[in-house]
Amino acid sequence: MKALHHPDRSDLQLTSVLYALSDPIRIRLVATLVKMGEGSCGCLDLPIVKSTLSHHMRTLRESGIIRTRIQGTLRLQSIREEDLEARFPGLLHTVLQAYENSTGEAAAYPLPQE
Amino acid sequence: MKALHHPDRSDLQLTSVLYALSDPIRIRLVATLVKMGEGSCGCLDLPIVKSTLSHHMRTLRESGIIRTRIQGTLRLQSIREEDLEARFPGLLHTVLQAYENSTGEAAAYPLPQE
DNA sequence: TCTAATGTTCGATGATAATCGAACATTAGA
DNA sequence: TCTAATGTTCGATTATCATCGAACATTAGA
Repeated sequence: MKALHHPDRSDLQLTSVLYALSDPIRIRLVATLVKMGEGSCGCLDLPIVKSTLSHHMRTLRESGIIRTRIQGTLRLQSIREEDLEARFPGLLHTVLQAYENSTGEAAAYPLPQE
Repeated sequence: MKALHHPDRSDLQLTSVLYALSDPIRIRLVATLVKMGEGSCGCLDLPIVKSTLSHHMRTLRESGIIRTRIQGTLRLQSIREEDLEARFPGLLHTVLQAYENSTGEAAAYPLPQE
């Protein structure tokens, strides 16, 4: 399969990164990959078909958030933490902390009446 | 003029905030307003017509990033820093720091050959 | 009461993006 | 060599959004 395009560290754009993270499915993917370290599309259980997942992975890849490594029939995705940290210090982990807080709160405090 | 809608602090959504900040015009507006403290649309010189600016202000307002205070014929915009900090600690300033870095770099290191 | 200033809202348009199913490409393994 | 597994790419559809000009609303001030 063809090599997939990854932007250089110096080409990362803040607005593109923020946009990529502004989708609920994509930010969830990013949070999962940070925890897993590296993972294939298949090990992320999501309620979407594979072509849609591939589309989201492409958005993340082209914004510079993830890299894709090909191994056999698998594509192993990982977060470009060093590149992101170098260009946008603290951004990734601040965003993920906020993400964990919101999902955590939602799980910890269900609505009393429903 | 009608009262404009502002979401409650507890209703702020991370993905909506990231989306609002992912537009070049909007993030510039936010950076400017943080520095100014408070300002009307008119004092932000932008290459867009007023209806488009109003649209962007609405996006920022409905995501919870800015509040709009009406004073005479002016609408004074300001950043909801306390609310953002409470819900997404460190997010706003991390993003703005990254924004300042990128714009600063672009200005400081023009392409040598062009 | 007029008029000017400041924004908002509306309607239209063009661009971008999310989603899906189908077809295709690559690799591992039987 | 066949087949299965894993994703990517393509085409179509639908939805959302950025942009503009025009019309409207509100307020201050002449």
